Amino acid sequence: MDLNKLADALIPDENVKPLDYYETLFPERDLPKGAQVTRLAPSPTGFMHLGNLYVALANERIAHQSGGVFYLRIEDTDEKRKVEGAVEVIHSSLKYFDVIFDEGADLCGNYGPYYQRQRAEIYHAYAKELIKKGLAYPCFCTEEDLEKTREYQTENKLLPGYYGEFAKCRNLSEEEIYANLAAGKPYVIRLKSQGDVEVKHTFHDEVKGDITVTENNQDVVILKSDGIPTYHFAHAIDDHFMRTTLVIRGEEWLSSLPIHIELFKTLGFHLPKYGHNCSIQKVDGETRRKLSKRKDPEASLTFYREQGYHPTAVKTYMMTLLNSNFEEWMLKFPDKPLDEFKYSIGKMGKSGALFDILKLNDISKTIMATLSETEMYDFLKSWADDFGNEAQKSYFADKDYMLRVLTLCMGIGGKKRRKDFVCAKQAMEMIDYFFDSTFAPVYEYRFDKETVKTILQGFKATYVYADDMQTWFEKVKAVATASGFATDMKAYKADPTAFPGNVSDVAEMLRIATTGLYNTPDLWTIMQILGEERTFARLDKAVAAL
RNA sequence: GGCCCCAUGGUCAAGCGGUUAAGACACCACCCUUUCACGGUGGUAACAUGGGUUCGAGUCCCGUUGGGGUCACCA
Repeated sequence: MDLNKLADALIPDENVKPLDYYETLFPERDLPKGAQVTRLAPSPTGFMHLGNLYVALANERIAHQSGGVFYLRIEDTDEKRKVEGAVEVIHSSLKYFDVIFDEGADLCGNYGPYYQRQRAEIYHAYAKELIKKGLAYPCFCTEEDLEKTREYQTENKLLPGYYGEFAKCRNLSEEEIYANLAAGKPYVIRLKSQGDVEVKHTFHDEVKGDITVTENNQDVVILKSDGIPTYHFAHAIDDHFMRTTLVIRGEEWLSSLPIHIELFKTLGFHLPKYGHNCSIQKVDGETRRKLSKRKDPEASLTFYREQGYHPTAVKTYMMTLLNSNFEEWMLKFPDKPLDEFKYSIGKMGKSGALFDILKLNDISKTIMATLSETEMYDFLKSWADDFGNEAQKSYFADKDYMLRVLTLCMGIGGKKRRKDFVCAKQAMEMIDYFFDSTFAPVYEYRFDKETVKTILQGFKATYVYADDMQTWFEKVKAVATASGFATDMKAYKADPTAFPGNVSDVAEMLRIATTGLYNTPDLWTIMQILGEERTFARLDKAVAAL
């Protein structure tokens, strides 16, 4: 059989150049010794998974820490899953988390194009080469054909797939091939696998350590019937020509590693290093599973933006899962930027971590507590601009007022910063009582109405806006005493039954009356911020509601 | 089901042949405190299981069990 002729018949791409051309076009990168070239290679589905950020962070850190390159490649070989504007989503999502690419799709770079669909010519050149060498062949099997053999294999407990005796098109005669071609039958190009599943090798995975890989014996599809490569083929070609040195990817790829190893070998390419990291999991009923795009809102990166999680918080949490010694480092050097941490691929966990939003929240609170009031103002405002309702947007009309609110709620100026704010959404809800437009209290006192009324009215009669905190509190105590409440905590603790309550209960009533809440920062300051008029109005409103 | 990966408290995890088995989150108690928080102190809680190897095993080996991943013209 004339394989050169066959190759031309099968892949009539006029743009194909001799193989040397590509090797010179994409030369070895000139980088310092030890520098790693890594990448993120998402599909443009319009959905960015937490796992995308997770793996991006690992690749980014390793590349930049080693003086290498981190680039973005778009794996758009699946027409069905492609979504308009998806690349924009990829960029904006990662930009929010400050993950920076050195080159790649929609950026500069000498190793492009970075969209796989635009690289057809290269794939075709190499597919042709394999056909010419007799290492790839056309397959005319229909979906039904494949389904049938799969059924047979399953019934007979055989390894499923297209291989060996089941690879019907492997040994098609020249006449049969050209007859099929003439009949216009659609075809794919398959690799003629030289592997043997009985043969196993030890492979060094950068995160898992030494693992066992079985040789591939599947005649995998390398070019689909539309001439577009499958992931496997594109991966081998692209990571070779983009000169990737290290591939950190999810462990769901581990099982196709044998295919990739064979492909690199068959193409004559040097295999990059691989590290397969575990996916983030979640408890679902009795068992755990991968965070699911469909079932778990927190699987989506947009979730964190909508909730207004600070990007550093999410990144920090990802880092604690990514590198086991990161948290300790962070606790030791709370003021150092993330980038100063020495990321180590060897410290990546071998087993999948459960996503723990409580832990994220804790980290979030700590990060939020490092912001200044103006930084917080800007952060909340930008969240509100994108996701807030009209009322929340209006909070920013009076900047000075908002800054006073934030200063109080963040505990700035106090001995220790407060850690009430978890994310922008929650923070905005937490401060809504400062704004009459959203102030809709549900008064729930732990004392009977008469008692509350007496106390509120008693306080109102003595409250003077200009009082300092000490004077103010003396008045609270006086009101408490008038109703028989204890002001001496020691006396109260000694015999709680001797009093209807203590001064903290009185403070609670006043707090509920002015804010509608049990938990708020210092009440005196709240009243100072609200202003005299509004404070009285709130007390009146509370009394009227009794 | 075949193949591969994994296995220390509820969660993330340190440990890499000899430790009273760290630390963080969560939880509980107490302290601080006019309130709410923050903070501080202490506490509950773990080496899946059975065999080996060894003077000695969470650590090495094998089996079992459990969990996860994967078996496409999807990535």
